[in-house]
Amino acid sequence: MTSHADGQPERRSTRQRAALSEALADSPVFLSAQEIHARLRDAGTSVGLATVYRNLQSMVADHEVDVLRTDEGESVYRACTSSAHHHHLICRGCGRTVEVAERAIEVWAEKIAAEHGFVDVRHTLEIDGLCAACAAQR
Amino acid sequence: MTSHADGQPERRSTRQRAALSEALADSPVFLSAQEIHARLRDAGTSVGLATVYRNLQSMVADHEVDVLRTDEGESVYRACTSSAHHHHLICRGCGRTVEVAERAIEVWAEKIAAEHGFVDVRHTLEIDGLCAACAAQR
DNA sequence: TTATGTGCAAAGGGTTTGCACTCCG
DNA sequence: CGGAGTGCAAACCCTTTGCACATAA
Repeated sequence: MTSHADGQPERRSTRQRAALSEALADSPVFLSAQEIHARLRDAGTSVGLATVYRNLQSMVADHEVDVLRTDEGESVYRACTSSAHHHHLICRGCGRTVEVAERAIEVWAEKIAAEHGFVDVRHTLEIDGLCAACAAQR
Repeated sequence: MTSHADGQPERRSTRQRAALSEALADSPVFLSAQEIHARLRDAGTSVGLATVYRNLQSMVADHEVDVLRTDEGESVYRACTSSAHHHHLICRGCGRTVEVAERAIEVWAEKIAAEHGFVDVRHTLEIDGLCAACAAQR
Protein backbone atom coordinates (compact mmCIF):
# COMPACT_ATOMS: atom_id res chain seq x y z
CA MET A 1 0.00 0.00 0.00
CA THR A 2 3.00 2.23 0.15
CA SER A 3 3.27 3.11 -3.52
CA HIS A 4 0.90 3.35 -6.40
CA ALA A 5 2.49 3.40 -9.82
CA ASP A 6 1.44 7.03 -9.70
CA GLY A 7 0.28 8.88 -12.72
CA GLN A 8 -0.83 12.24 -11.32
CA PRO A 9 -4.49 12.72 -12.32
CA GLU A 10 -3.57 15.90 -14.22
CA ARG A 11 -4.58 18.93 -12.16
CA ARG A 12 -6.25 21.86 -13.79
CA SER A 13 -4.43 25.18 -13.47
CA THR A 14 -6.61 27.68 -11.70
CA ARG A 15 -6.12 31.08 -10.21
CA GLN A 16 -6.60 29.58 -6.74
CA ARG A 17 -4.07 26.83 -7.19
CA ALA A 18 -1.49 29.30 -8.50
CA ALA A 19 -2.05 31.66 -5.58
CA LEU A 20 -1.63 28.76 -3.22
CA SER A 21 1.62 27.62 -4.82
CA GLU A 22 2.97 31.13 -4.67
CA ALA A 23 2.09 31.59 -1.03
CA LEU A 24 3.86 28.35 -0.23
CA ALA A 25 6.87 29.22 -2.36
CA ASP A 26 7.16 32.55 -0.57
CA SER A 27 7.34 31.06 2.89
CA PRO A 28 10.43 29.36 4.26
CA VAL A 29 8.32 28.37 7.24
CA PHE A 30 5.63 25.72 7.64
CA LEU A 31 2.16 27.26 7.49
CA SER A 32 -1.20 25.91 8.53
CA ALA A 33 -4.09 25.84 6.09
CA GLN A 34 -5.74 28.56 8.12
CA GLU A 35 -2.66 30.78 7.96
CA ILE A 36 -2.37 30.30 4.22
CA HIS A 37 -6.04 31.12 3.83
CA ALA A 38 -5.57 34.31 5.85
CA ARG A 39 -2.50 35.37 3.89
CA LEU A 40 -4.23 34.93 0.59
CA ARG A 41 -7.16 36.93 1.83
CA ASP A 42 -4.88 39.73 3.01
CA ALA A 43 -3.00 39.64 -0.27
CA GLY A 44 -6.24 40.27 -2.10
CA THR A 45 -6.17 36.88 -3.81
CA SER A 46 -8.83 35.34 -1.64
CA VAL A 47 -9.40 31.60 -1.88
CA GLY A 48 -12.09 29.59 -0.14
CA LEU A 49 -10.92 27.69 2.89
CA ALA A 50 -12.25 24.41 1.55
CA THR A 51 -10.33 25.00 -1.65
CA VAL A 52 -7.17 25.63 0.32
CA TYR A 53 -7.61 22.31 2.07
CA ARG A 54 -8.45 20.43 -1.10
CA ASN A 55 -5.48 21.77 -3.02
CA LEU A 56 -3.14 21.23 -0.12
CA GLN A 57 -4.29 17.64 -0.03
CA SER A 58 -3.64 17.04 -3.69
CA MET A 59 -0.28 18.79 -3.52
CA VAL A 60 0.74 16.51 -0.72
CA ALA A 61 -0.40 13.52 -2.76
CA ASP A 62 1.70 14.78 -5.65
CA HIS A 63 4.68 15.30 -3.36
CA GLU A 64 4.73 19.01 -4.07
CA VAL A 65 4.50 19.93 -0.41
CA ASP A 66 5.57 18.49 2.92
CA VAL A 67 3.12 18.07 5.79
CA LEU A 68 3.80 18.03 9.48
CA ARG A 69 1.57 17.72 12.52
CA THR A 70 2.05 20.28 15.26
CA ASP A 71 1.72 19.24 18.88
CA GLU A 72 -1.64 20.97 18.86
CA GLY A 73 -2.85 18.61 16.16
CA GLU A 74 -2.83 21.14 13.36
CA SER A 75 -1.37 20.22 9.98
CA VAL A 76 1.25 22.56 8.60
CA TYR A 77 2.52 22.68 5.04
CA ARG A 78 5.57 23.84 3.14
CA ALA A 79 6.75 23.59 -0.45
CA CYS A 80 9.19 20.71 -0.92
CA THR A 81 12.69 21.87 -1.61
CA SER A 82 14.00 18.41 -2.25
CA SER A 83 11.90 15.45 -3.15
CA ALA A 84 14.26 12.99 -1.52
CA HIS A 85 13.53 11.65 1.92
CA HIS A 86 14.74 14.00 4.61
CA HIS A 87 14.03 15.29 8.09
CA HIS A 88 13.47 18.74 9.54
CA LEU A 89 15.37 20.74 12.07
CA ILE A 90 12.95 23.43 13.23
CA CYS A 91 13.52 26.55 15.30
CA ARG A 92 10.91 26.90 18.03
CA GLY A 93 11.56 30.62 18.09
CA CYS A 94 11.15 31.74 14.50
CA GLY A 95 10.00 28.63 12.71
CA ARG A 96 13.01 28.58 10.43
CA THR A 97 13.56 25.12 9.03
CA VAL A 98 16.64 23.26 7.89
CA GLU A 99 16.36 20.08 5.92
CA VAL A 100 18.58 17.29 7.06
CA ALA A 101 19.37 14.68 4.47
CA GLU A 102 21.57 12.35 6.52
CA ARG A 103 21.18 8.70 5.72
CA ALA A 104 22.37 7.57 9.14
CA ILE A 105 18.91 7.54 10.65
CA GLU A 106 17.33 5.45 7.94
CA VAL A 107 19.99 2.81 8.38
CA TRP A 108 19.66 2.89 12.13
CA ALA A 109 15.86 2.65 12.08
CA GLU A 110 16.05 -0.25 9.66
CA LYS A 111 18.45 -2.06 11.93
CA ILE A 112 16.42 -1.55 15.09
CA ALA A 113 13.26 -2.71 13.35
CA ALA A 114 14.96 -5.79 11.94
CA GLU A 115 16.17 -6.74 15.41
CA HIS A 116 12.54 -6.93 16.52
CA GLY A 117 11.35 -8.77 13.43
CA PHE A 118 9.58 -5.79 11.91
CA VAL A 119 9.31 -5.31 8.16
CA ASP A 120 7.99 -2.63 5.81
CA VAL A 121 9.42 0.01 8.07
CA ARG A 122 8.75 3.74 8.00
CA HIS A 123 9.70 6.45 10.42
CA THR A 124 9.15 10.06 11.31
CA LEU A 125 11.73 12.24 12.96
CA GLU A 126 11.64 15.90 13.79
CA ILE A 127 14.27 17.83 15.65
CA ASP A 128 13.54 21.21 17.16
CA GLY A 129 15.51 23.73 19.16
CA LEU A 130 16.47 27.37 19.10
CA CYS A 131 18.53 28.67 16.22
CA ALA A 132 21.55 30.85 16.98
CA ALA A 133 19.64 34.08 16.30
CA CYS A 134 16.71 33.22 18.56
CA ALA A 135 18.95 31.88 21.30
CA ALA A 136 20.89 35.15 21.30
CA GLN A 137 17.90 37.38 22.04
CA ARG A 138 17.09 35.79 25.39
CA MET B 1 10.07 27.73 30.29
CA THR B 2 10.99 24.14 29.92
CA SER B 3 10.82 23.09 33.52
CA HIS B 4 8.98 24.18 36.60
CA ALA B 5 10.54 23.02 39.81
CA ASP B 6 7.62 20.63 39.74
CA GLY B 7 5.82 19.68 42.85
CA GLN B 8 2.82 17.73 41.53
CA PRO B 9 -0.31 19.61 42.67
CA GLU B 10 -1.36 16.55 44.69
CA ARG B 11 -4.15 14.74 42.85
CA ARG B 12 -7.11 13.49 44.74
CA SER B 13 -7.73 9.74 44.53
CA THR B 14 -11.10 9.08 43.00
CA ARG B 15 -12.91 6.06 41.65
CA GLN B 16 -12.60 7.50 38.14
CA ARG B 17 -8.91 8.14 38.31
CA ALA B 18 -8.27 4.63 39.62
CA ALA B 19 -10.34 3.04 36.87
CA LEU B 20 -8.42 5.05 34.34
CA SER B 21 -5.04 4.00 35.71
CA GLU B 22 -6.13 0.40 35.69
CA ALA B 23 -7.36 0.52 32.11
CA LEU B 24 -4.05 1.97 31.05
CA ALA B 25 -2.06 -0.53 33.05
CA ASP B 26 -3.99 -3.37 31.44
CA SER B 27 -3.19 -2.34 27.88
CA PRO B 28 0.20 -2.90 26.25
CA VAL B 29 -1.09 -0.86 23.32
CA PHE B 30 -1.63 2.88 22.92
CA LEU B 31 -5.30 3.79 23.34
CA SER B 32 -7.22 6.90 22.41
CA ALA B 33 -9.24 8.75 25.00
CA GLN B 34 -12.36 7.58 23.21
CA GLU B 35 -11.29 3.95 23.34
CA ILE B 36 -10.48 4.19 27.02
CA HIS B 37 -13.84 5.79 27.65
CA ALA B 38 -15.58 2.95 25.80
CA ARG B 39 -13.65 0.28 27.66
CA LEU B 40 -14.50 1.74 31.03
CA ARG B 41 -18.13 1.92 30.05
CA ASP B 42 -18.11 -1.69 28.92
CA ALA B 43 -16.35 -2.74 32.08
CA GLY B 44 -19.15 -1.23 34.12
CA THR B 45 -16.89 1.43 35.62
CA SER B 46 -18.22 4.24 33.50
CA VAL B 47 -16.37 7.56 33.54
CA GLY B 48 -17.40 10.77 31.84
CA LEU B 49 -15.55 11.50 28.63
CA ALA B 50 -14.51 14.92 29.85
CA THR B 51 -13.11 13.35 32.99
CA VAL B 52 -11.14 10.87 30.90
CA TYR B 53 -9.59 13.76 28.99
CA ARG B 54 -8.89 15.79 32.08
CA ASN B 55 -7.22 12.95 33.92
CA LEU B 56 -5.26 11.89 30.88
CA GLN B 57 -3.97 15.44 30.65
CA SER B 58 -2.85 15.57 34.23
CA MET B 59 -1.27 12.13 33.98
CA VAL B 60 0.73 13.27 31.00
CA ALA B 61 1.78 16.35 32.92
CA ASP B 62 2.87 14.12 35.78
CA HIS B 63 4.75 11.85 33.38
CA GLU B 64 2.59 8.90 34.29
CA VAL B 65 1.59 8.24 30.69
CA ASP B 66 3.07 8.68 27.22
CA VAL B 67 1.17 10.49 24.48
CA LEU B 68 1.48 10.05 20.74
CA ARG B 69 -0.35 11.64 17.84
CA THR B 70 -1.73 9.32 15.20
CA ASP B 71 -1.63 10.36 11.55
CA GLU B 72 -5.33 11.06 11.86
CA GLY B 73 -4.64 13.64 14.51
CA GLU B 74 -5.93 11.62 17.42
CA SER B 75 -4.00 11.51 20.67
CA VAL B 76 -3.24 8.06 22.03
CA TYR B 77 -2.05 7.22 25.51
CA ARG B 78 -0.20 4.47 27.30
CA ALA B 79 1.15 4.00 30.81
CA CYS B 80 4.86 4.73 30.96
CA THR B 81 6.93 1.64 31.47
CA SER B 82 10.18 3.47 31.81
CA SER B 83 10.51 7.07 32.72
CA ALA B 84 13.75 7.44 30.81
CA HIS B 85 13.75 8.97 27.36
CA HIS B 86 12.98 6.43 24.69
CA HIS B 87 11.33 5.92 21.32
CA HIS B 88 8.61 3.61 20.05
CA LEU B 89 8.61 0.94 17.42
CA ILE B 90 4.96 0.38 16.58
CA CYS B 91 3.28 -2.34 14.56
CA ARG B 92 0.78 -0.91 12.08
CA GLY B 93 -1.05 -4.22 12.10
CA CYS B 94 -1.73 -4.92 15.76
CA GLY B 95 -0.53 -1.85 17.56
CA ARG B 96 2.06 -3.75 19.55
CA THR B 97 4.75 -1.43 20.77
CA VAL B 98 8.40 -1.94 21.55
CA GLU B 99 10.33 0.68 23.45
CA VAL B 100 13.70 1.48 22.02
CA ALA B 101 16.16 2.97 24.42
CA GLU B 102 19.17 3.42 22.14
CA ARG B 103 21.25 6.50 22.82
CA ALA B 104 22.57 6.71 19.27
CA ILE B 105 19.78 8.97 18.08
CA GLU B 106 20.13 11.49 20.85
CA VAL B 107 23.80 11.87 20.10
CA TRP B 108 23.16 12.13 16.38
CA ALA B 109 20.38 14.71 16.77
CA GLU B 110 22.55 16.76 19.08
CA LYS B 111 25.36 16.74 16.56
CA ILE B 112 23.18 17.73 13.60
CA ALA B 113 21.61 20.54 15.59
CA ALA B 114 24.97 21.84 16.74
CA GLU B 115 26.20 21.94 13.16
CA HIS B 116 23.42 24.39 12.38
CA GLY B 117 23.91 26.49 15.48
CA PHE B 118 20.82 25.21 17.27
CA VAL B 119 20.64 24.86 21.03
CA ASP B 120 18.16 23.53 23.56
CA VAL B 121 17.40 20.65 21.25
CA ARG B 122 14.54 18.16 21.48
CA HIS B 123 13.36 15.54 19.06
CA THR B 124 10.59 13.13 18.35
CA LEU B 125 11.06 9.86 16.53
CA GLU B 126 8.61 7.10 15.85
CA ILE B 127 9.26 3.99 13.84
CA ASP B 128 6.44 1.86 12.52
CA GLY B 129 6.21 -1.26 10.45
CA LEU B 130 4.70 -4.72 10.54
CA CYS B 131 5.75 -7.10 13.27
CA ALA B 132 6.66 -10.66 12.31
CA ALA B 133 3.24 -12.01 13.27
CA CYS B 134 1.29 -9.45 11.25
CA ALA B 135 3.60 -9.73 8.27
CA ALA B 136 3.08 -13.50 8.22
CA GLN B 137 -0.69 -13.36 7.83
CA ARG B 138 -0.67 -11.52 4.49
C1' DT C 1 -19.51 21.17 -23.88
C1' DT C 2 -18.38 18.77 -19.65
C1' DA C 3 -15.78 17.09 -16.16
C1' DT C 4 -12.95 19.21 -12.68
C1' DG C 5 -12.46 22.98 -9.54
C1' DT C 6 -14.55 26.43 -6.44
C1' DG C 7 -17.32 28.66 -2.70
C1' DC C 8 -20.37 28.48 0.95
C1' DA C 9 -22.43 26.59 4.62
C1' DA C 10 -23.40 22.60 7.16
C1' DA C 11 -21.67 18.46 9.10
C1' DG C 12 -17.96 15.74 11.43
C1' DG C 13 -14.78 14.18 14.93
C1' DG C 14 -11.75 14.92 18.57
C1' DT C 15 -11.00 17.82 22.50
C1' DT C 16 -12.07 21.56 25.77
C1' DT C 17 -14.92 24.31 28.81
C1' DG C 18 -18.89 26.32 31.70
C1' DC C 19 -21.55 25.26 35.42
C1' DA C 20 -23.89 22.89 38.99
C1' DC C 21 -23.25 18.88 41.74
C1' DT C 22 -20.40 15.37 44.29
C1' DC C 23 -17.24 13.72 47.43
C1' DC C 24 -12.31 13.40 49.09
C1' DG C 25 -9.60 15.07 52.78
C1' DC D 1 -17.04 22.31 55.45
C1' DG D 2 -14.23 23.78 51.16
C1' DG D 3 -12.32 23.01 47.22
C1' DA D 4 -10.68 19.54 43.80
C1' DG D 5 -12.96 16.35 40.88
C1' DT D 6 -16.97 14.89 38.01
C1' DG D 7 -20.76 14.73 34.48
C1' DC D 8 -23.28 16.64 30.90
C1' DA D 9 -23.97 19.40 27.20
C1' DA D 10 -22.57 23.16 24.66
C1' DA D 11 -18.72 25.26 22.63
C1' DC D 12 -14.38 25.02 19.92
C1' DC D 13 -11.20 24.12 16.20
C1' DC D 14 -9.57 22.13 12.40
C1' DT D 15 -10.99 19.59 8.60
C1' DT D 16 -14.19 17.37 5.39
C1' DT D 17 -18.32 17.11 2.55
C1' DG D 18 -22.74 18.16 -0.15
C1' DC D 19 -24.35 20.79 -3.63
C1' DA D 20 -24.99 24.42 -7.01
C1' DC D 21 -22.25 27.32 -9.83
C1' DA D 22 -17.99 28.60 -12.47
C1' DT D 23 -14.42 27.57 -15.63
C1' DA D 24 -10.28 25.27 -17.84
C1' DA D 25 -9.49 22.37 -21.71
